[in-house]
Amino acid sequence: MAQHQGSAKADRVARRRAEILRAAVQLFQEDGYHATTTHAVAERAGISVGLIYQYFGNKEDLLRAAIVDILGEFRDRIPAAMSQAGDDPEARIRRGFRTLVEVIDGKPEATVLSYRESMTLAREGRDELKRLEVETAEPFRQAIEDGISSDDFRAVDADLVVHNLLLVAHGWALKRWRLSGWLDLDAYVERELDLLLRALRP
Amino acid sequence: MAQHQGSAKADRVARRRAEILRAAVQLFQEDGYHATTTHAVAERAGISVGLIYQYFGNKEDLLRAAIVDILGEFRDRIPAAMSQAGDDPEARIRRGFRTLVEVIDGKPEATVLSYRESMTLAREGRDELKRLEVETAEPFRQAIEDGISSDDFRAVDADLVVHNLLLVAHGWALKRWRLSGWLDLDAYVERELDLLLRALRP
Amino acid sequence: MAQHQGSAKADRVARRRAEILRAAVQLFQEDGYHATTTHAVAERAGISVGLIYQYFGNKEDLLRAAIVDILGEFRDRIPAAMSQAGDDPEARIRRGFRTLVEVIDGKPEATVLSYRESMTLAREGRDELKRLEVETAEPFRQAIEDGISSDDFRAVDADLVVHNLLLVAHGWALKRWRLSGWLDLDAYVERELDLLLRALRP
Amino acid sequence: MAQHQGSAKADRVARRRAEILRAAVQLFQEDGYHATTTHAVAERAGISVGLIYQYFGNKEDLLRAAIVDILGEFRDRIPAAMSQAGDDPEARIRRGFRTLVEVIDGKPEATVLSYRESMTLAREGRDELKRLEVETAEPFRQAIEDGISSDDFRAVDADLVVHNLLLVAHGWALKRWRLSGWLDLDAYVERELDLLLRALRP
DNA sequence: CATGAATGAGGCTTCATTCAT
DNA sequence: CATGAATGAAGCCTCATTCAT
Repeated sequence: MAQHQGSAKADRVARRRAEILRAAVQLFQEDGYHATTTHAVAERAGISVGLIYQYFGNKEDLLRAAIVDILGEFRDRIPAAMSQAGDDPEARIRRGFRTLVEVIDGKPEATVLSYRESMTLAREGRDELKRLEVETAEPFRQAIEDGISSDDFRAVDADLVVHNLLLVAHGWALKRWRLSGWLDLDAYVERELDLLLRALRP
Repeated sequence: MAQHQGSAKADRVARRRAEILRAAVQLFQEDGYHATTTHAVAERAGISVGLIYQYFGNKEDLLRAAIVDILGEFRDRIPAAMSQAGDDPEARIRRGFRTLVEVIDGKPEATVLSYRESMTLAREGRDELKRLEVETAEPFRQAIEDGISSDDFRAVDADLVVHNLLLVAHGWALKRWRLSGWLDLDAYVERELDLLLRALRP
Repeated sequence: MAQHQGSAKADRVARRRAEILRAAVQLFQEDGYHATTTHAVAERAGISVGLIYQYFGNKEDLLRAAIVDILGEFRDRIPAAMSQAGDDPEARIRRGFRTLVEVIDGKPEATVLSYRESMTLAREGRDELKRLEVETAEPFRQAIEDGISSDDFRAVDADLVVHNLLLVAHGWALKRWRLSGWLDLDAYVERELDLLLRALRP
Repeated sequence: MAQHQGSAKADRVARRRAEILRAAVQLFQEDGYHATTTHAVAERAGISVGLIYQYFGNKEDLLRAAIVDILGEFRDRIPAAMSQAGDDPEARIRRGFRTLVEVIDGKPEATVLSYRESMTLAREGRDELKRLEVETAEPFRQAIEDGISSDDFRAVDADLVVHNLLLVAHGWALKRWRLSGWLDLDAYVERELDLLLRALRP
């Protein structure tokens, strides 16, 4: 029973945290981090200001949590998706890129946030972001290196291609207001992959 | 003589404005727009706070001016550089892209600023930015369309390629802290152009 | 049996109250009244915040109780000690002063508290303190008056001497950090009594 | 002229600081440090809140300044007064004690403050207070040592006598509400000196 | 009895902006 | 033109207190 209580409580705590975080991410995206007041977050989440501070240390903590949230999802989903795609480097890249854009499409606000406000964080927070970013990039780098080894790809600069690949994926969130006028997610993914892979093939 | 006075005065005014703007851009980049105080800008520029308000309406005006400044440079230099490159679509793109990255490299702070803080601006300011961005993109789009017409390029989505091209150019500023570890500007430009043009060729 | 239950219950209540009060006095002394949070008191006492409010009306009540606690001990122990010392005014003063310093030494925090924070209390609370202070002073005043009547002492201002006597006793708590470097309680009591009584003798 | 401007400006700055400090000391004394709001200080000083922070780092700084102010006056006036009193140890002590009580009488609030709130200060501030207190005590200690050497006084513990002397002087501020009912400053000083010196004489 | 999540008033502090000199 | 002292609105955060469980 103590166990039940414990997990019930842990659940409630997790749910509250998520509620607050959701409200914060929404407002950060709508108005920007600095223009968002803690009172606004509380109101959006349907709670009182004070409660925010029982789940997050301070406002910056909320920002860090918001950004870490999406980067964490990258780190968790990208490698999983890519390894499910088998051994073929091209297939792995296709699968990984699509997943990346899909995750970004699910939380475009948070993606933009991580571009816009990461400098707002103190060093400690920024270091955490860099680490997560590198972890996300790694499986892509690996697939490209594999493709080069197997002569599926030209001898390109793998790091640079990964840099482009991430840039283009983030571009879906950064410029969605313009792109979505004439492309949907599927078209964006396919056309970008077409361009990308053409540049890699021998 | 009135003219001389007038232009001397106009010069002084322009110089002062530029000094203030330079200080502001530096600090906006170092600490972010919101963390930068008007007092800090004044101090960096070696003037008093009050004087800022004789050259700029308010703090947001300073931000807009900072961003417009670099976007204006894009608009002025890109078309000029591209038209100097002759008629060949590939040569025009090469020349335009290189110029773009060079301008960005000259004021990386301002570029990052325009990504980070453009949402901070009120609608009026944001509209101005969009206009400038479109103007910058146009010559690239034209070169690609020309290349497609002349069968130098495949029938790609020109808007998408321009989107990528700008994204990658901005990437030089956004991720310079990482890229500069292994690439200099020349190498970045050449390798990116190599990837880009390969994807365009039939 | 109802009685047994009642007193057992009363005991438990009294013990809890004392536990909370002890935690509060410790923290009030360590950090000051205002810097001490009710949560900290609860934690130190090993209970929940809510429980504090079942034993004390509010935080100020806790402060009043803490101060009253020590002043009450003065009022209880000083007269008792002095009357045990017989009729000789000097002996009574010696005995009373020593007891006073001993009680203070036992709860120096609370003594300092009553100096530092008594003004924090509302009028009602402060009046209670004044009453207790006067009650503590009275037996000393009486002994001095008796000494003057019996020509053991000069015709000094009894109230002033009591004022000094209390001041010096409190000084043991107020400046203990300095005094304890070179004096122990016994030496302090003896030397102070020596000075005090010399000033009283004809 | 630059000099005139400079000193005029320095004067204005000093005057403002003093005005704010005066308002703060008044309110700290009336309501206690913690119950005094920065807005109340501003209102009492007839200025805006923001201005406080151009003259003092923060609220605690204001408290420290208030306490240092009076302790600084002790340090400046006591030695001066005592050295003017000539060589006789008793005369020096008389003169010093009287000056001490007079200074205290001039700013009783600040004296009480230094007792009540010194613990509120961070270590740095407290260390400064201790230093000032020791400097104030020193001339008294010297006079007593001299008196002992010249056989004017018994071989008492000089540090202890200084401790008492300061305690009794502070007592004028701490218990003024009671003492002033029957004694004026002159009477207090004379009677206390009578008691004190009697205890010292052989 | 006991808990501790939740509340929300209120405090300290910052900083863009103004204006008298 | 230029200064910088002064303003005051507004934000972040704390913490005493309550109440449903």
